[in-house]
Amino acid sequence: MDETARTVPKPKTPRTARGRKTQRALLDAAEAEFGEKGFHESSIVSITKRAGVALGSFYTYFDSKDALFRALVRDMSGRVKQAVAPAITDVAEPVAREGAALEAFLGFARDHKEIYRIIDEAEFVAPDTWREHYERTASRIFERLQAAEAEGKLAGPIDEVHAWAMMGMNVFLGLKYGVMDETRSVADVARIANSLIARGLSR
Amino acid sequence: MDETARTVPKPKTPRTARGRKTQRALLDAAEAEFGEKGFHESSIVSITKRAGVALGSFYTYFDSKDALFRALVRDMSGRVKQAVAPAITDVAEPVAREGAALEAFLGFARDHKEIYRIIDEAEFVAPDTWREHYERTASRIFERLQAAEAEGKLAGPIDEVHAWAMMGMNVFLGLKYGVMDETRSVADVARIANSLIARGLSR
DNA sequence: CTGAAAGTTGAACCGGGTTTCAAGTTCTAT
DNA sequence: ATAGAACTTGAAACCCGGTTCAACTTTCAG
Repeated sequence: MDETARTVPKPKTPRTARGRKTQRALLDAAEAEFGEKGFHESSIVSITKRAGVALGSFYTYFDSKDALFRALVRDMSGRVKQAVAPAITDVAEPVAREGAALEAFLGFARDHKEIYRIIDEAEFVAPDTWREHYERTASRIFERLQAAEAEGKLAGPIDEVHAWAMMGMNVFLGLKYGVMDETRSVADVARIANSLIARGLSR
Repeated sequence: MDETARTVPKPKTPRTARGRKTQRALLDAAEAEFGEKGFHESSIVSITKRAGVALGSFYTYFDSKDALFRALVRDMSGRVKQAVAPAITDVAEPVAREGAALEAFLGFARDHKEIYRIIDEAEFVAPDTWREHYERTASRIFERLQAAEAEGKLAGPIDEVHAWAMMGMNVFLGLKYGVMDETRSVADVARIANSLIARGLSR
């Protein structure tokens, strides 16, 4: 199979230790820059300066500003997942497990406001990567809920709608209580949201 | 009180019928343009062409591209509210009322995908207007829930967290089942989300 | 009717940022 | 040791779109 036939256009892999180091420096600088200024206010000149690298070197490792941004979104999408996964492995009860996931996510959002912001801006800068991230996240939630339902631990029938609803809840709570307003403890917020998911609001 | 002392810098109100017509044409053209291309891909040249107006006329009615965008977000924020309000006035039961709100919102999102998109992009283009929109929306939900709680119709205590959770849910369901995926009926989606809010997922 | 205010026009100004490139340097395999 | 690949460099080409402005036209109050 021809290498050039790949759908995802490859991030120009470095062949050398020096190269890897430079590419890493560019990614890190880009993360800081995009996190602070957003995509459009960020410039490649400024990113290469932060990275301590010449302007031209940028194009040795990325095809364009866009390509860099996409690479970053993928990178971060993975990191969010990595941050949440360990927090839920040892929680057996399915509703409590989703609560633990939310709490981990809120904590992550507080520690990485930039990362959070970059992924959301992807909705407008690189919609395909945005979709990929959120569709995968929804799938993971959906699968957890379905598994629990199969074991008779939840009031079914579980639907994809549940997964998107819970994800939206988590995202907005992350935005509000992770990024915009730090006066409330993440545990508190997670607890309240969790009771909503567990028993609802009806008397 | 001095007119120039206003905090919100005024949208250069037209003094003439002709002027109002031109400004309206610009707003409508901008709505279409921003909805299709997003803020940064849109250009004032293109907007004025759509509106059938000379480039220079734009600055008779708006101070900048940014100011236009802000005006638009405000306009649309109001329209969403107007679309949802009548759908819930005659629903007495509080949980069902939120379900009706969601259903109205989903329908609105399907009919006005552009509007939906513009408000969300404001998070990055005009964060203050974005905040204003979502804080007001959350407040309305919060107030409805609190009123219901006061009448003993809900399992309290109701918290601001509930409002943000439900709003996030609605936004993501609107994005998924209003804009991205039209295969499911809005009534169906609203019904499922509503059962989550009513009784939760626990057995 | 009439003159001042409101509105219109589009060429030109302007700044900024992405991308290219040809010349130079460093690394690595043989 | 040496050739060629990998990598670096930053000036300059290139492109684009927001904003200004001075001349002109239309509207409307008195």
